[in-house]
Amino acid sequence: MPYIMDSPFKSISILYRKSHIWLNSGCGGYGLTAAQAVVILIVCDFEKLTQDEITKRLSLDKSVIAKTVTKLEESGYILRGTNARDKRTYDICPTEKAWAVYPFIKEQIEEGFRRMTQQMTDAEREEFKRLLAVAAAAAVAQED
Amino acid sequence: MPYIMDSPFKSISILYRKSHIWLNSGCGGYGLTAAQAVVILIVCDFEKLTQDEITKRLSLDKSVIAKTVTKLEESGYILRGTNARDKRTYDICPTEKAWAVYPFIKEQIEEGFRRMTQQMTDAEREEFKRLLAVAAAAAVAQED
DNA sequence: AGAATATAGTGGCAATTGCCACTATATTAA
DNA sequence: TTAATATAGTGGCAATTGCCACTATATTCT
Repeated sequence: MPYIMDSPFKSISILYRKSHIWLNSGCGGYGLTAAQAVVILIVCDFEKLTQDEITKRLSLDKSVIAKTVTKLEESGYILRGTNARDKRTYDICPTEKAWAVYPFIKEQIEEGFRRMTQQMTDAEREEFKRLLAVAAAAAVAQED
Repeated sequence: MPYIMDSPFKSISILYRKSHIWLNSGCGGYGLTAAQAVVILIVCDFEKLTQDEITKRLSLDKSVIAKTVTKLEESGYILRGTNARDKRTYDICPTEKAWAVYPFIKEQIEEGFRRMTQQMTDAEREEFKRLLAVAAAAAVAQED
């Protein structure tokens, strides 16, 4: 039976779910899920940010980030410090444990992109990356 | 704050979640969720198929399709007929109620794609669609 | 034919996500 | 300054999804 990718909507769904399955199994050895890995990634990228900044950068609901951050603090990957200037916020910082897995997570994500683009030329791969970024920016800019 | 789409993984996540949010709110008036709408779409596209065929075409776990199909039967969008040649399977067919929403669902999905590609030229939009299909096919072909 | 294996579908559980209502703190307006 | 409004974060609920174990039926092998 042919797997017809007749609609971009279906293609996007498949790419999302597959890349998460790969990241989940890749990070399983560290007791991390894909969602947790992504938060570790961004916290290490910026070294210090608030939950709200993570929310905006990943374009996820703030309650989702609150739950993930709580788990990551419990498992020792991040620290929540209180922000002196604004008592409503936390400063989220990576721990040594987070820095230790950071390169591995980056590599896992790269590997997933290589998998899905293995049929493409280098030029196509770059164009794909660019168009994904353009589309995602347009999606975020929508007022829903 | 800039919304940096620095990684294709993040872009794909955002596009998946946004397109589902749009489809959910678009189909809400019919009491349908995005996941249900997608199954109605494929059932109408093929007019008659088994759950397993839906599973393979959407590249979802078979238990997910079983749950969605059960709900759609309860709400009167599809019929499950027994297959004479294979007692393990059902023949899934759309009802009139499904045909009635079919054009609307297709339009909602088109609209979502227009939203995310509104900054693109027609040529870029076509190329984006093609590269998404290539990537999704490669993802499905992986043995995980 | 009978045994081993493969396939279609179900049900339970956990993780992710979105939405909503809520609290607490900041900021703005009067 | 005080009142109105905005923002950061939490907790509950429902829907989606993936994985696993399971049953029932088909198919293949000997």
